[in-house]
Amino acid sequence: MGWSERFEGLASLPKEIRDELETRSQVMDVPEGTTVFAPGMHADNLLLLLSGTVRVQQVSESGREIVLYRVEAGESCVMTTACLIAHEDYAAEGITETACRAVAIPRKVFDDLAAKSDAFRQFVFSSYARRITDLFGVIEALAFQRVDIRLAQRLLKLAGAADTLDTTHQKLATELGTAREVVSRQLREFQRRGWVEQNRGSVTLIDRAALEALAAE
Amino acid sequence: MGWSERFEGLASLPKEIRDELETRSQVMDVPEGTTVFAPGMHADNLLLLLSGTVRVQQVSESGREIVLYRVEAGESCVMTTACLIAHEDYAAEGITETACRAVAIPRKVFDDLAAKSDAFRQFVFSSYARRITDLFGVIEALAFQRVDIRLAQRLLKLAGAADTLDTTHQKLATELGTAREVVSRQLREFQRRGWVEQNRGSVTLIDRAALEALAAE
DNA sequence: TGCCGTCTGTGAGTTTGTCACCGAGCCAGA
DNA sequence: TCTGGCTCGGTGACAAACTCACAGACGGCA
Repeated sequence: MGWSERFEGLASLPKEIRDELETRSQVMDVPEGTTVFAPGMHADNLLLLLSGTVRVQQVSESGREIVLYRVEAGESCVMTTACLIAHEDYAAEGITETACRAVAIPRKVFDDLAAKSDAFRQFVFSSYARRITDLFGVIEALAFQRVDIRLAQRLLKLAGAADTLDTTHQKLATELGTAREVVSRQLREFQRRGWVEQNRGSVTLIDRAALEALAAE
Repeated sequence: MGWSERFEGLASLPKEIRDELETRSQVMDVPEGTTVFAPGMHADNLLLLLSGTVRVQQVSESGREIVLYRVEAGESCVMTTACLIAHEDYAAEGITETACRAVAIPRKVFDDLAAKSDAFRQFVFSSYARRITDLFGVIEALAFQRVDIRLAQRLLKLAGAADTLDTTHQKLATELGTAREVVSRQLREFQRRGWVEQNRGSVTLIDRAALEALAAE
């Protein structure tokens, strides 16, 4: 059984297409902290993530950053293909957040399959759609949402099932595209209310219910 | 000579593909102010704009709005296709800003051509790429740029070659995703410096050089 | 132990967003 | 022509967010 069954949207491909996909592409391991794509970089593979996560973020001239979205296992890093074609400059970069295992589909194979298979095209387009809705979400949050609400949401999301989050104020600020001081002050307020506790380099969620209530506003 | 030559990226298609495109799609006229797509709307055509412009904007629950980008003549409204596929909700809508003439390509024809023609796929992907870079730009501006700079940029862009812009403070606020009061204050400041003059429903650019200097910061 | 780089805290000032309200211009109908 | 209602713009007070400058705390390492 090959990896192609692990991708929703690829599992339904005809067997011969899946075989072609598997034989003509290469599984690779990427260590944590690797820049998978960046402005000016020449990527000629479409990456499908088998495990790990890739953080995609934008960097401004002034050095401030904002996280746009994460590519999770079972998803494709389709934005790279878009960015290749893009004429103008952009400033998004993808960095592996954990060690990753990924399938690299060469451009030629990508083109062939896009021509051959309706289902594959469907897969590609729905990958685009997901990323675009992610970007819409970022815009919505930046333009219309208060920082405290966004911080609560992000803390819950990043923590997942765990109670403690190993991260710095600066990293959280990057998540939201805001300044470190803002995060520090918000966290202090959260702590004052007994919602979280802080240590150097970590935040512990104490009162999830309260955070969820704020996040839902 | 058909309309397909007017689209960069389509003009290079083989003649038989262009013919198929032209015979199997329909040219339509759309009056100003029409909602071309919106959340929950079922679009089954890909629109190519022959003339006019479509404004794409996002609306928040609270009623505030932000302009994401404009589709100009010679471009395709490819985001509709993405949004169809998108599982989650999104809140972008497209509104004709002028009377428009557009080619509607039915989904079936779109699929056929995407299968048949490398060049057509290239066209579609580069349309996506353009929109995505537009969204990156919006995010960059929202997260990292001062409002006065963005306003100066937008005034110059919207005015084009003309000196006078027929628009309201509220509409300018929507352009930037900010509040009407903020635009009012910035314009008052611009006026105080002799850069613009204002009348009810219009702004006249007096000192373009100064605005350009600010816009370039 | 002492040094250094990273992480966090904080105050002051600026910019931006929110809220509430008012007045001026414009238009249509009496 | 008057008048009421609507849109547009102006304003003050306040809250939220960002910037800047700097200081102290912590941890790893020589």
